[in-house]
Amino acid sequence: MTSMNSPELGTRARNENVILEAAEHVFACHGYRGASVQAIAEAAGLPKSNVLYYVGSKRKLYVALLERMMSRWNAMLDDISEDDDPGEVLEGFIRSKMRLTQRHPQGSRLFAAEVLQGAPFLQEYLHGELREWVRARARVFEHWADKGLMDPVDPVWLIFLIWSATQHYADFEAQILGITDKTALGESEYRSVTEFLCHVILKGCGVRSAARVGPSRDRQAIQSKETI
Amino acid sequence: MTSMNSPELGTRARNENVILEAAEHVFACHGYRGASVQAIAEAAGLPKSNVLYYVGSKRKLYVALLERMMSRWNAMLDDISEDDDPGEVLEGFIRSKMRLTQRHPQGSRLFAAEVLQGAPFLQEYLHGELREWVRARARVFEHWADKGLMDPVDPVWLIFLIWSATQHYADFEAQILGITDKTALGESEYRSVTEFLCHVILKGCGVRSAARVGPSRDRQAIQSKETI
DNA sequence: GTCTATAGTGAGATAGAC
DNA sequence: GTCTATCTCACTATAGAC
Repeated sequence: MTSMNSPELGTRARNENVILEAAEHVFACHGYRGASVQAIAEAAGLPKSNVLYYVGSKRKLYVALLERMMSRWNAMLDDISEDDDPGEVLEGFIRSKMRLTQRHPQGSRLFAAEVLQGAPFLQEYLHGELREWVRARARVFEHWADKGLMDPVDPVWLIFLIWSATQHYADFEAQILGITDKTALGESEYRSVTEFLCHVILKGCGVRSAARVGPSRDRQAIQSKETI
Repeated sequence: MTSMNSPELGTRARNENVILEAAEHVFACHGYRGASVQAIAEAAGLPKSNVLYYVGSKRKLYVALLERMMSRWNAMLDDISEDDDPGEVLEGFIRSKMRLTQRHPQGSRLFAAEVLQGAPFLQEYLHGELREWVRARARVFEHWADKGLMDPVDPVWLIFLIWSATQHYADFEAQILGITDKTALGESEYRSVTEFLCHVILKGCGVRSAARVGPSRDRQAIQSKETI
């Protein structure tokens, strides 16, 4: 039992945090196999063996990071109903996904690397929870199309479009920086891209943009999920 | 000198082909560091040391694969002028990129893994050739917007949207298969996705679809509800 | 020209010192 | 509870046998 852990964390808690951040970076860059405990330790500024002391094993560390990322992801996925406004829902969808990418680019890349190698640690999640979530959304989109509120596009492809277009700014950051000749993606780029995606995707699906009279209300509501 | 090399390739040519295919798979899955020559050799069905005999080193093998992929990529990038039809150009752009993804998913994933680790082998290409190509296209898109042929969207974001939306079906194949409960993406899925993307992106940018028999044909193609 | 045996390095993990 | 010294194994690469 640590008697004092706030605001000063104990050695363990402090080191574990440092290790998690360092490991997220290294795993994101090089994937599970390509990441070495040595490299993680160097990024964390700790002796290699201390890393293994704190986290147990490379595998446990990786799983912990994946779980942390999936909980961020899940926190983003609110439920919707067919009574909701398509424009508001799609915009909120794009905005929250983009915010996830912006706030956790390392975690997003970690996820990408995991999927790239065939998602061996996420099979259950993809085939279960996430699949059902997508199906539920897809049904709502189809209802909207039946009611003439949007074009009859394939709802699953639409979800993948939003995921890919936003995810891209984490996974392909190196390419984007090279082409745009920047050294980092800042708030202004993320704002600009988000507006662009909202415009193209909503219009492209034949959805009226969410009422611009009170966008501030939506914005606030969306942004209140500060924990993400 | 090999006296007979057609139609039967010599041992070297045959083995090199096998190695390239195997290596593309392994590098795509695990990235440069995560890939081991051992794993490549097993995938190729050859003794580990033979692989090194044929290709020289792990690094040379990786570079050769990247170059092969970049030449495929470059072969896809035709020039355009402001006199061209925006709908035709954008559709051709989407279709050819999607075809690249479909024909070379391993290569696409290899490229993704390279960019994910910060594109250390592609810095020159990204900052040079590719950057100029994007700038040239962007200027044409802006001319079209000035002439009222499309919405005044950011042309660079538009290019990234097309790249990301198509690339996704290689890089995140494992996620897509998990969610849609399929074991592989076939011709019909790729056709369906391509029609969807053409519809949404062109319409979303305010571009008239390239001349077709009729709009009914597009709708039919778009709406294949058998996705999930 | 093709392949095997082996060297040399760096990996993940742990027993035990502080 | 925290960290160091060390073990074992898998990796890339090569020298030399066929």
